[in-house]
Amino acid sequence: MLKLLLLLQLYCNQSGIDFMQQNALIPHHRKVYEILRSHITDGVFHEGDLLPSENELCTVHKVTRPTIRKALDRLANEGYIVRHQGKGSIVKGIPKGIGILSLSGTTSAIGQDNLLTHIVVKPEIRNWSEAFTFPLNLQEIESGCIYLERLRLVNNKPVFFDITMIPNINLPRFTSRNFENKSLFDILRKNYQVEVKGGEQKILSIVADEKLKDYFQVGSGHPVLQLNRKIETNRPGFYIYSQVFCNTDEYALYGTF
Amino acid sequence: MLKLLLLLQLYCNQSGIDFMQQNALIPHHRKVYEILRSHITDGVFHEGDLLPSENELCTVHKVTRPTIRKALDRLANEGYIVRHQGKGSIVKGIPKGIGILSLSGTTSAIGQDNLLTHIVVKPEIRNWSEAFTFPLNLQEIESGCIYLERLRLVNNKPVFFDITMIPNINLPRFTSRNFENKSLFDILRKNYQVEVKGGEQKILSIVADEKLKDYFQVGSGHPVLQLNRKIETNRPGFYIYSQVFCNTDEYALYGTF
DNA sequence: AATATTTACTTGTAAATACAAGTTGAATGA
DNA sequence: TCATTCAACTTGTATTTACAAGTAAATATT
Repeated sequence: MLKLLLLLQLYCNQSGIDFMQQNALIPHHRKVYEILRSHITDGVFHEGDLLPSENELCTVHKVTRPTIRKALDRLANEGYIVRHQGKGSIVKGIPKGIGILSLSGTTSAIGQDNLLTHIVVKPEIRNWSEAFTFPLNLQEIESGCIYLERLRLVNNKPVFFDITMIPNINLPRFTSRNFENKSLFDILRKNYQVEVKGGEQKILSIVADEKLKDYFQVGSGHPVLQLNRKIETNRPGFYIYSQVFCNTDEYALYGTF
Repeated sequence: MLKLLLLLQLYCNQSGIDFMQQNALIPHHRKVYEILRSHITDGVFHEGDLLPSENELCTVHKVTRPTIRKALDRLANEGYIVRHQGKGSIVKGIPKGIGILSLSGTTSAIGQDNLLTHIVVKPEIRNWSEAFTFPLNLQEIESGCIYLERLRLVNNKPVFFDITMIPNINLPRFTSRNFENKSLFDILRKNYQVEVKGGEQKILSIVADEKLKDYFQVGSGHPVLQLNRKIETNRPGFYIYSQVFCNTDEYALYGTF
């Protein structure tokens, strides 16, 4: 009897459906973090601004200081803000100097303003057996993958072309979403609670093939940067695979270590 | 009167001297973090081990749970441990982040066994005004730089060619040292107490010029990876500049993030 | 014996409270 | 007027308390 309940709950959790309510399960500190973070990335707060004090944030969000502090801890840790004892928290903007090399996605590396995304191949479900030389396990192969191709323009020049493959596990209605000019990782984080934890990558230099010559509008023998990456998430065993090609004529990849 | 006291305190703080006592100022959660961290790096705890429970750590370190949790938060954030609700905290070992992309030097990335180093240009003192697009400050320009070029062979195949430029500041007898098959950063660390703290880099894809074609023994139009890096050290204001070219035909650059 | 249930752990979230310590500007004194 | 002091902020640290939620093994039930 109880077993059935547990199974039901398990099913709901895996489907991304919350058992009772959508909001009730998301902890307050995470909620506050999301709000403040989006306020920084969306330009409500600008670089150099003084964030509302912790006590002010308490009254606004109707939580206590430890909760607010946990949200601010994370923001500071990720480089969105810098805190000064006695003064307050100063907005630092979208963390830069992280770059595509040490982070996931191109959006956070470039800054959303001058980045345009064109979906070459809309998300569709495919079979796969390997992902850019990264081996797959049985569960990944059996569940198939969500496949999409994107061309990304920086200042109206095509700079990135990437192929993304995501295991088709517990991502309801994913293929029917609109991805144009949206961050893939933002969608995964906000709608499916999938967060990137880290990953591994292989980088090499190649010459553009016909496809890339076409996309990047370059001539024969043009050198292109290739990144094969396997990205870890907070879901155990759930990896995102992506292959990024980059025309480094005008924009070199930048990173810190 | 009070002003003098404040100035004294400021001086002490800046000099790394604590005002009254050494230990009193270090917060407990940081102390606990340091202890647990060293226990992991020194092998007291091994990968897969279950850490003592939070309550056990409380009694051992004579602090309360929020304090312990703050230490564990940081350990988890940095990848030393993984926490599981209901189970406990599992040791994950020393966080990776190896590879030439996230670390300095090729030696530590490849493993010293199959790496041979040939010095193309022996260390010599030169003038400089910029370093691979990185701007220099006045002190750096005035003191000149130690310049060297190396060709590095992995399994007897030339894979890396790098140019290194180091400010000629307080590095006695550096140019007369023997660098063949030795790690540059090891020499700096052991003989000059210079330790690498981090850095920034730009990565791009180029075609081999005549020089690189010769070094890598490749044909015309061969793609080559180029890394321009500015490396921070523990000496404030002391940076090492290096430009690495890499033939990724057989060995892709590997990194974690 | 196989299956539920309970129990005793674990970590996760959250509040209320208190004081320490850094910063800033207004009030106060010479 | 000028320097000092003070008061009112800010963030930093730490405790205490409480309950929620996940895990696993012991226990009770069928």
